[in-house]
Amino acid sequence: MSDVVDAIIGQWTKERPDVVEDLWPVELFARIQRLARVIDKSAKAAAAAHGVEHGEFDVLTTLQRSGPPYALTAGAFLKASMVTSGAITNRIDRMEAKGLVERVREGDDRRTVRIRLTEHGHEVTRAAFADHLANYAQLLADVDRDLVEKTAEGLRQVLETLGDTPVK
Amino acid sequence: MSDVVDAIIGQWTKERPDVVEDLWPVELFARIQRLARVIDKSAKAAAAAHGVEHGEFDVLTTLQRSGPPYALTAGAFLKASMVTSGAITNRIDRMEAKGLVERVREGDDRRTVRIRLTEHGHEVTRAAFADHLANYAQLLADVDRDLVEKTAEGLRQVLETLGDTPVK
DNA sequence: CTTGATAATCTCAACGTTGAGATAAAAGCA
DNA sequence: TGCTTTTATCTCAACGTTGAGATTATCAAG
Repeated sequence: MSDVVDAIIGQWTKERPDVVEDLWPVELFARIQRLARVIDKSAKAAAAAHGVEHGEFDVLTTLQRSGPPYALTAGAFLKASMVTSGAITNRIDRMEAKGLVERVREGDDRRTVRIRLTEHGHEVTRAAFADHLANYAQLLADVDRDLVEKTAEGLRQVLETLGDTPVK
Repeated sequence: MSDVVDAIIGQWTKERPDVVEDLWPVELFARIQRLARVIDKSAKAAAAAHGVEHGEFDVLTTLQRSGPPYALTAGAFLKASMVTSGAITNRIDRMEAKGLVERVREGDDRRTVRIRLTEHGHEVTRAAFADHLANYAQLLADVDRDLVEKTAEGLRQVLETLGDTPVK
């Protein structure tokens, strides 16, 4: 059996035999990117069914899994989300308009803004997250469970080596 | 050792113990998405050094590895690139303005447009691709080579099972 | 031939992100 | 207290993609 990436590497091997030795990272990275696209599209559709954008869903779940009081600063999202500050501001703006979250300025530091999940936001998150997990499960329905675990473990080691560690 | 995804799953386990059983796909997918972001950013920077966007670089390499006569139809890019038709048109527009490719209307079907790599496009592609591979190699410099191969193999099986096969 | 359906590409407004800069508050230091 | 630096968030124009629809060409019947 072979996949799209095998085909791509086969083409390079024919057209550019001089770079074949340097193609091994492509075996990993191209597949990661390809799978990311597939997952993204699917997750986007699952979130859209609940009226939220992909990035907004990310904010919702980050808030919910953070536990009580379900409020984080804008800066916390910046570190967690891998997007720029402008994107966070826009997301919060939209989500506030939808009544999913609310900005709360309280505490000693008046520069910080806490983003708090509303009751409505909680409900939407619960429903959307359930669909999200169901969607994930369906994507992997025909994949051997042991293979998933072993591959995930391999990716974790790559992430660690690349320095993608939590809460720096 | 633990990575960002371990931390995320740990949070879910505490806050939503009722969904722990359904979290296993996250172990794989979250890492794929996280790595995809890292790779994307790095690849984007490498391409930008040669004055081309990420998507444009994709068109360039697709053309070069297709071999002589280094020309493909717009439709071929659609199937290969996982983006929409509008994106392809825009990419070609920009690349034509830069002198990287040229639109050629020839052959029996006058609806089709062949996108052909120019001499300048060839040069840029060679240089950018060399940097791209060097960048990839550096990202994986501290990762065990055997781990890369095994993980890539796991991802291939997932892709195959998901039906991402070449040239349908 | 003509009609209808299919196929290939392009158009364009809406959308979310980027990234540099602005604003404002807090902290460090003299 | 004043002054500078740092930190947190927001602003906004530019950018690339999306996705539905328009355009033009080919194919299949009748």
